[in-house]
Formats: sequence, structure tokens, C-alpha cells
Amino acid sequence: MAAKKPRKTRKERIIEVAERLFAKRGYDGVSLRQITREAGVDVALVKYYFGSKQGLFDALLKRRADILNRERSEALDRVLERSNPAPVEDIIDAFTHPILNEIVGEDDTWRHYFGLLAQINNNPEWGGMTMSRYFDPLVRRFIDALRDALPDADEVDIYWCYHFLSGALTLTFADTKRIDALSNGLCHSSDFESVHKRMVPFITAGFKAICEGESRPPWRAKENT
Amino acid sequence: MAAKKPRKTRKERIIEVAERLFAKRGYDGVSLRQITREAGVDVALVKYYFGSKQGLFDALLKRRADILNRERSEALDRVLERSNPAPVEDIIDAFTHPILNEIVGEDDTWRHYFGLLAQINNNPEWGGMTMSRYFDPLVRRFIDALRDALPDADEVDIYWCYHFLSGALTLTFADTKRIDALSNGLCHSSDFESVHKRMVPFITAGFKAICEGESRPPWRAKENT
DNA sequence: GTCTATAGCTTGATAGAC
DNA sequence: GTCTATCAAGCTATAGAC
Repeated sequence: MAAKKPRKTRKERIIEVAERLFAKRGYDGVSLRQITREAGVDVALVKYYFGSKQGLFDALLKRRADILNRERSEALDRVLERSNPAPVEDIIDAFTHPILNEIVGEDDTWRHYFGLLAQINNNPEWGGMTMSRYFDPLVRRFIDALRDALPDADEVDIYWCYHFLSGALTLTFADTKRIDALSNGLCHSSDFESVHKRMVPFITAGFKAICEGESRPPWRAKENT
Repeated sequence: MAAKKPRKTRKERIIEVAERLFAKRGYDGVSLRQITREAGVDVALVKYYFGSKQGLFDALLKRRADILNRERSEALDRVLERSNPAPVEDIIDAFTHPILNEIVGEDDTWRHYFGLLAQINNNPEWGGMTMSRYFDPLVRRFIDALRDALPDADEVDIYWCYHFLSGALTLTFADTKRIDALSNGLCHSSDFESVHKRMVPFITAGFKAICEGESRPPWRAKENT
């Protein structure tokens, strides 16, 4: 059918195979030899291009983090241009929609990256630090926008709500097929559009329930009397 | 100080050290030699008691799954005895509260187990299957209760909302310290009580927004006209 | 039940030829 | 840039002594 794509460089091949394998089996579940064998290159090239296994891992994380951070930041810009403070729903959408766009786009390698992020986000040893390093500067922009959108919110509440968003989002893109089994085939974990259109109002409702002034949550009742 | 606890059996020591190390570094990040060295026993005992590394892993997963499933099931029984259909909030609480109880109880080894579950839940290769095996029979009981509590809900919506709950819950118990950095020390990922009291109303509001008849979500508008 | 000893393999890294 | 060759270390699993 389509003409053969131009052959990628060895460096690119290494990084793409590594991304796919790390996403599937985790950092410790993959060896450099498996990566280089599938990429059709020699093991020694990993040292040449990336210094070490860890260096390869960091390079591949940073590569798409830079792209994603820019896309999310621009999405937030557009929302804030339209209205500032912006509706909570629009802010959440600006955070999640760029992921959806990439994952359903032509380049199906993005889903490997998000699967990897899901594992990192839930890694107790170095996951928190790693996520913070690559994404917290951007997340702070979203937190600021949410603070403006929810002026009566307690700062702590906003952080926890973001945490719930982060958990729901990364599990979604982990694409574990669990929901397929649980729902007897009614839902598919790879049906990212179905889940996204539910996730945004779900999370928005959660934020409003916890952070909006009108309905003070139960645990704050005592403080306010 | 307190008197020395009675010495545990070697089998118990293996399983407890394995649980802690697997939780910290994942299945592939830990070797049998590290486990048995820390437990002060010989490697060969793993084969004797559990057959293999995988057998040890399965045994340690099942051990606490049985306990947790019983506690959650009893919590749901109590809620349904009080009122059936039960309030959504009470059903969510019955699902999450037993975890909180264990994690803040005296036996601080439970938090290792939940940290491990967080990683499994987000593992794309075998995580979905593993979670389903140990927990789906119980989860179906909760789904049933939620269906009764939300009679206008589309079945698919309930599954997806459960999925969001699952993601938020497991990230919480992954305890990655990311929220500590993001919030500049305002929140602590190990402050499970703070997060739990926010998580239940957050998730409840999400369920209601997506599944309750009064406010049909936007994507169903077209189907209903 | 517990240990010694070891088979058989794989790992990440790297020195050095080309 | 790329490859060959190799190192030292680690791995799971297991046979067999006690």
C-alpha cells in the first residue's frame, strides 16, 4: 500500500523501541540487549548515544514531555484568552485534551509513552520525583488557573483534587484492559474518546464539590462555626 | 521500650520482606537474593515454600486480597442493611474505608501492599488481569449496589466511573510524595486520612454528575432528542 | 526444613579495532 | 559511528547433603 517510510536513524530506532518496551514491562523488566536486538543495532550504541540505560530512559522521557508541556500550555492559553477566570471544565479539558489528541492521532507511538507515564506516576520509589521534574512547572500553571476559577477554595483542596485527576488520568492511559473484563466487554480500556468525554465532567464535578464555596464540604463545617 | 516480638517463621519473614521490596521496586526490580538476604534466610527456601519467584509474588498478593475482600464485603453488607438502595456516598465509603482502616492501623506493613497494588493496577502487561483475578468478584458487588443507587444510569457510565475511582484510589495509596513537592509541603501523600475525607465526596460528585438522571451529561443530549 | 554448591544464563558496561 | 569481544557481577532454579 503506502510507500515505505524513510529509514530512521539508529538513535531514533533505539529510542522508539525502548519507549515501547519500557511501557510494556517497566524499566527493570527490559534489558538493553532486548531493546537493541529489536531495534536491530548493537548494544554498545546505547552507551555511545545515551551514556547508560538510565540515560536512555531519561532522554526518552524528556523528549515527549517537552512536546506535551508545550501543547498543554498552549491549550490553557487559549482557554484563558476566551475567559479569565475560565470555567473549571475548560481548564480540565485543556489539561487532558492534548493527551487525547496525541493518543488518537496518526502517531500511535504516543500511547506507549502514556502507558509508561502511568507506571511512573504510581512508582513509589522514584515516580513522584520524576513526574515532578518533568511536569510540575506546567501543572502549577493549571493549579493557578483553577485557583482563580474557584476563589473560595482552600489551597489544599485544589492540590488533592488535582491528585485525583492525575490518578484517574494515568490509569486511563495505562490501558490495562481491566475494564474490559470487569464490564464483560461493554467497555474497552483503549476507547480513549469514550473515557475522555466522561472524565472531564466527572473530574469537574469533583472539583466543584470539594472546592466551591456554596456547598462547604462536611469536614470544614466545624472550622466554620 | 517494648519487649521483643516473638520471632516469625522463615516463611513469614520471606513474605513480609518480599512484600516490602516488591512494593518499593516492583517485581523485576527485586531479586530473590535481595529478599532472602534481608529476611536472613537461604535463597533455596523460596523454592521450598513458594515454588518460584512468581509463586512467592502470587502468594503474597492473595494473602491480603482475601482479607481485604472480606472486610470490604462486610462494609458493603452493613451499608445495604441500613438502606437499600444505599446512598452513593456510603457505597463509595464502604469501598475505600477498609483500606484506610488497614493503612492507618497498627500493622504498618499494609501500606506496602497497597503501594504494590498501585503499581499492578497501572501495569499494562499483566496488571489488568491480575487486578481482575483478585478483586473483580468483589467489585461486581459494588457495581451492583451502585446500579441500584443510580437507577437512571447507563451501565457503561458506571463502569467508567468506577475506573476513575480506581485510578484516584490507587494513586493515593502509591504514596509517591509527588503531591508534597507540587504543593510545596502543604500536602503530604502519606496523610491518608486527609485524602480519604476528600476522595469520598469527590468521587461521589463525579458519579452523580455522570450517572444521575436529573442532569443528563452533554454527550447524551443528542441521543435523547 | 534448611543449607551448600553450582549449573546455566543474562545483565550493564566498556575497551579497543575499524 | 559502529562493531567485536569480553568482564565481572548478578540472576533463577535446583540437585543433593544434612
